[in-house]
Amino acid sequence: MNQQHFQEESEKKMEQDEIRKGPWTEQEDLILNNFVHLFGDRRWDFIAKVSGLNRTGKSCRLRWVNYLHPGLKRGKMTPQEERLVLQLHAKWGNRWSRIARKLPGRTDNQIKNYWRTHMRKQAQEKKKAMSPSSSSSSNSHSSPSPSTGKVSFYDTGGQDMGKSGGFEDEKGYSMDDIWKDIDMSEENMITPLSDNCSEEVCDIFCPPMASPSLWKMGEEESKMFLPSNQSINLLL
DNA sequence: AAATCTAACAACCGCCTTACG
DNA sequence: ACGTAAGGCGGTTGTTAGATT
Repeated sequence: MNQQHFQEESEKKMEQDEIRKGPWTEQEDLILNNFVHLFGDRRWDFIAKVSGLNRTGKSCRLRWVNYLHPGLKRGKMTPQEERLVLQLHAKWGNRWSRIARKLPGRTDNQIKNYWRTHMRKQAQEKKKAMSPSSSSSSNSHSSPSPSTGKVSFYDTGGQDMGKSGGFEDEKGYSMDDIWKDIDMSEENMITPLSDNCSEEVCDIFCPPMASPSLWKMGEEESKMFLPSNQSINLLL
């Protein structure tokens, strides 16, 4: 079995079938898992083709990174993780992947989702607290999206904003303001990281299993999670 | 018990970056 | 140096399960 063979086979298939979208089935997961272990987690387009999954490389990568990766933690964030997210977000803004590297086993997607729901909650509570009849703060706690007029809870603070924004609504109640408030209200609970908190300092929060840069597992370690030979054989 | 709301999670899209020929 | 393809990232939307009314 060589790569060329796989490719030829799959190209034949691809001509027949359309690219699949939507939720992954167990079967697909199994197949993807096996092909990733065969070819590594880099060549996603290739894996997408040879696996016959009729998914895009991007889709395969996302599924692997966010769901199938053996090192993933699932379930609720621990208080420590929550605190770390808050602190790192205050420092870096919406740099989810960067933040995720400091939370072993958590993906950028998980953190993003966590942030979204929890900030929404925060904002709602804040709104209530601010006054039920306040009109002066009507465009309150975040920037309305220009296109939809909806409030985006993503448009947040952080001092190191990248391409994705970092802009503040000139007149609105920016996320920086929210963060100031949150910081103030939680000051007693959280020991804030200093502004020049280095990555090394942040690593303090990371359990030993985390590598300094990534939580990604080493080859040996990941073997522990390899699917059984049986399932690989099923595919080949 | 049914309807509605909310939180959490999964997945896609579009843009940007990077590697490679 | 340039163009292109693939990978990576952030934003957004859809789905579902559990809680509440």
